[in-house]
Amino acid sequence: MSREERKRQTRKSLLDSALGLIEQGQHFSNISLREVAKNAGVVPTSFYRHFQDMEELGLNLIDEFSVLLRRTRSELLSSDESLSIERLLTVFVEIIQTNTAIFTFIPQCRTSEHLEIRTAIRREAQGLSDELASELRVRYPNLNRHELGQLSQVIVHLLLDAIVDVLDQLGRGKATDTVADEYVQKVALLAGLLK
Amino acid sequence: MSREERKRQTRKSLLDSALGLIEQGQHFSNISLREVAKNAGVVPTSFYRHFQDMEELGLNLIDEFSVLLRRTRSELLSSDESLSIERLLTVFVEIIQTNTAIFTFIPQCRTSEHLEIRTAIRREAQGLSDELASELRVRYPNLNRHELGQLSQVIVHLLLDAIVDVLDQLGRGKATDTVADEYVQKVALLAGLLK
DNA sequence: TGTACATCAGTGAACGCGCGTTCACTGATGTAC
DNA sequence: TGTACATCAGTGAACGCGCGTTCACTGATGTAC
Repeated sequence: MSREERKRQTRKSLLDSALGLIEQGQHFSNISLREVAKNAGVVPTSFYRHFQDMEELGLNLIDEFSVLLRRTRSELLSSDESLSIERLLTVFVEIIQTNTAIFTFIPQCRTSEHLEIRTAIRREAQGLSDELASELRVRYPNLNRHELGQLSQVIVHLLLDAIVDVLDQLGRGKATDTVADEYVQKVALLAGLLK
Repeated sequence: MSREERKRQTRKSLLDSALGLIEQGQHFSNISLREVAKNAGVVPTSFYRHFQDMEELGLNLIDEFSVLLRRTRSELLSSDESLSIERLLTVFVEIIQTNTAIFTFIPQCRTSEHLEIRTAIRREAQGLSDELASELRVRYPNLNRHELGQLSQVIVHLLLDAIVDVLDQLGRGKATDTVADEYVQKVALLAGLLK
């Protein structure tokens, strides 16, 4: 195996190790570099060959999240099935369930003590919001650009918020279907209130 | 001064010390007991006369928040001014601005690694939501109990979310008025979309 | 293809530091008589 | 009111531990000729 490839593997181990610790219930902000290295099966000093510190590792986790989002999005769009709200929310809950670690991490980022991490997650959310705004343009032709922006910001924030909720409910043993159904109801309620 | 009174003072110093550290940008989850004690002007071992550990101190901060909410609420209700959305949001932003530390802490609780803290903040939010639901009953008489519950949950989550946003914008130097105005616009937009 | 050298991911020892927690203590406040 | 004792908030020394970071190193992979 090439040196480069080995390095990529170790790097992946470190990222996965951090996610594993998060999944075990640790908050990202007090996961130590030493724990991550140990859990990844390398010596602490090896960590520095890949990341300057835990903040940089965190930024890379956000990148992984970004990739996951993009992949899911294109899978959804290329699928033959129609994109009903029900299907969208069911997929959303499923994705959260099969990626608990990263979805536990992301909401933590919003209150991270690292400015760069807060900024990165904010940028990610803004990007999503912008995409959403252009898709909402069709549905709400009477709203101007500014209003569309605000509306989609609210929706993205609700989604971010829903993550914490979904994880909590799944953690308490609720079935995926039940949780998804509950969200479908909420959206239907809001949609019913919207003109 | 009585022994009891002195004890209450030290206890207050410890709580304020933790809030001070949060205000300086530290995440609650890695503020150490020793730092809190030092910052409060007592020796680390004194901490144990008041709290079993940092988790218990955190739960007491949530209590303080709860009191603040109740006080604000009754002040608003006893005031002569009418309760327009504009006034409500302006007061909301002002309260956040004059209590930055506790309002930085509260959103952190939602992703705390301490189950009890997560539960406490969830209970707090649910309480707010219930109050809101009964007030919304008048405005939306056609919604049933369940739907009112879901609607108010969404609103409370949006408020929690707004805290992070408001603090961020105030932190970037925006004026209180500007931030409040922006929220007034958002609410007006949503209200306009609601039938 | 074979050899000599360069690169560099991962190692292991060592450091000083702040951590949570224990313990026996001190001395001011509180209580009983 | 005065005295003798109890209470207990705060002290200070001590502990073992995991932390981030440094440093010189090793040895497999990569490169030049």
